[in-house]
Amino acid sequence: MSSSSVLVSPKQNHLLAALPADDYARLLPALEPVAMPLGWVVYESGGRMGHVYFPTTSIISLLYVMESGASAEIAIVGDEGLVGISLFMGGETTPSRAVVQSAGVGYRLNAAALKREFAMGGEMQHLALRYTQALITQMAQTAVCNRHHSVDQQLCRWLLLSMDRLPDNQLSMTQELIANMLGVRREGVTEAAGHLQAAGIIHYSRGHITVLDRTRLEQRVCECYGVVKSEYDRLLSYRVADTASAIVRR
Amino acid sequence: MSSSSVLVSPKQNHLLAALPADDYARLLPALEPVAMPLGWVVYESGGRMGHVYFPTTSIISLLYVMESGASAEIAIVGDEGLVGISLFMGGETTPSRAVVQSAGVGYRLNAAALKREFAMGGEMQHLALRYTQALITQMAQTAVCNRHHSVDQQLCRWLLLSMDRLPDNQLSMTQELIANMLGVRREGVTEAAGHLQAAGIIHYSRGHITVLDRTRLEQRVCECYGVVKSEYDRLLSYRVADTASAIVRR
DNA sequence: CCCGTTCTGTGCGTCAGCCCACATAGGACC
DNA sequence: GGTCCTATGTGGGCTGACGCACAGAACGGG
Repeated sequence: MSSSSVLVSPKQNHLLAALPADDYARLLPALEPVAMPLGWVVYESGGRMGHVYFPTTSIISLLYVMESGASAEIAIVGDEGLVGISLFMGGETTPSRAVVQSAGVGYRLNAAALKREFAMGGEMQHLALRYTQALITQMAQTAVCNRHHSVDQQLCRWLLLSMDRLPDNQLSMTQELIANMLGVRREGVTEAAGHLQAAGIIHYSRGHITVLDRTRLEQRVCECYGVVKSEYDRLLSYRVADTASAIVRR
Repeated sequence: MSSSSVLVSPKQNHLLAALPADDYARLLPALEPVAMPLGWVVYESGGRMGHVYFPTTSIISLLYVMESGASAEIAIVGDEGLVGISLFMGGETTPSRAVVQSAGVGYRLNAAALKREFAMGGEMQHLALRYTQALITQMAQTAVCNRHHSVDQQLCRWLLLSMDRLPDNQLSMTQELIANMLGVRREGVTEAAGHLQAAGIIHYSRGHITVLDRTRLEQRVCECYGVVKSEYDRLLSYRVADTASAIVRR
């Protein structure tokens, strides 16, 4: 079930794939493949990070854990992005935690190499900053969704965001864990997932969820998903990767 | 009551004040003072911005307005920061709206001048990125707070975040507007504010709120405020401004 | 000084989501 | 094939926040 033994190219990460040839060649020696097992804590709240991570087949959740132990997901990162923005943003750490939500592999780059590349002001810097802006949109929309939408709607959003970052339509995750991510009760997820299963939109059993009808899932989701999706598409729709600067469309 | 006629130096904005002397001198000719009247929409969702704004005596709310018309505040910006990060992050626009929450003045810098300065990779870039990381923390914590905390607690957080960005302990804002910011009912704010007033912590009447006992306000607030506050302090505690690079303390 | 407008207070009924307690059921491991 | 463990299902009582409807109360302009 775990795909951590499958060999994938760093180019399976969209940010790395979008780098011009020479930038990519310069970084390649420093890129190390890493297995990312389910539940692995990539970085802890307040902890120093030695690397940034570029997921390829894994998904990472950024979440905040409260003093009470309750938690809430802030954002999801997959092969479209990178984990560890605070390294190039300058803060070195953040008050959140990054956890592997779906096992897989990724590549990592040590902090020094990343900062060197970033400081050159080239395409890596552009890509990283545009990605960060997309991430900001996701966080902002998470705040909105948390305020105004039902557990049912939030589950739809969460499933779609996760599916967008997975190769197939299947996900290994218990309702308990989903509840932790959404910051709701496990029973709430049981109920919401029950609705979707009754409607034939998903199937799940003991920690395995399969999306059967994505179209109808999209019909049930709140606007938050669409806002985030289109912002990712807009900000990260790379044109041919070997042009010097990205141009905004729209 | 409006302070828009009061002359203030650009250095009243902490980011501008933290610039090294020559960087500041280079930007100064391009900095235009702007009056920021209550309710003015600095930028609209999806709209192009011609400038970044550095508030000095004003406060700006970043908020998202839903299709239904309901809204939720994403973050607050005051003299510690800047409005318009998407200009240097590369996205040019964002799906949120920026509205003046407390009238005052600020300075603006046209997009071209900002991008030029940012591309030089100097202190302006460092400051802008560290500020952006602080803003990210605020957004993330807003998401958490929206999920887990009561209207009472959120009002305390909002008051403290606003007070941190104001010269005195007074704020002109109706409960209706606060409700829009927090994304709750107006009656909910009436009730929460009533609790604080009954406890002698604040006084308000017809759109004017005065904080009487900040200490006790801090006792009632949830952890979210502290997390954001200390992250701002950590990321934006400038050492003497004319050193080439900022060093992280802590 | 009066009248309209804006802001604030209050009292319902309703409901989603919480907390708690337990019932079932599918796998895994002997 | 039995036993344990983890995952999921269900019910009941409670509470915070919502929606609506309206009452007072401060201000502001004619």
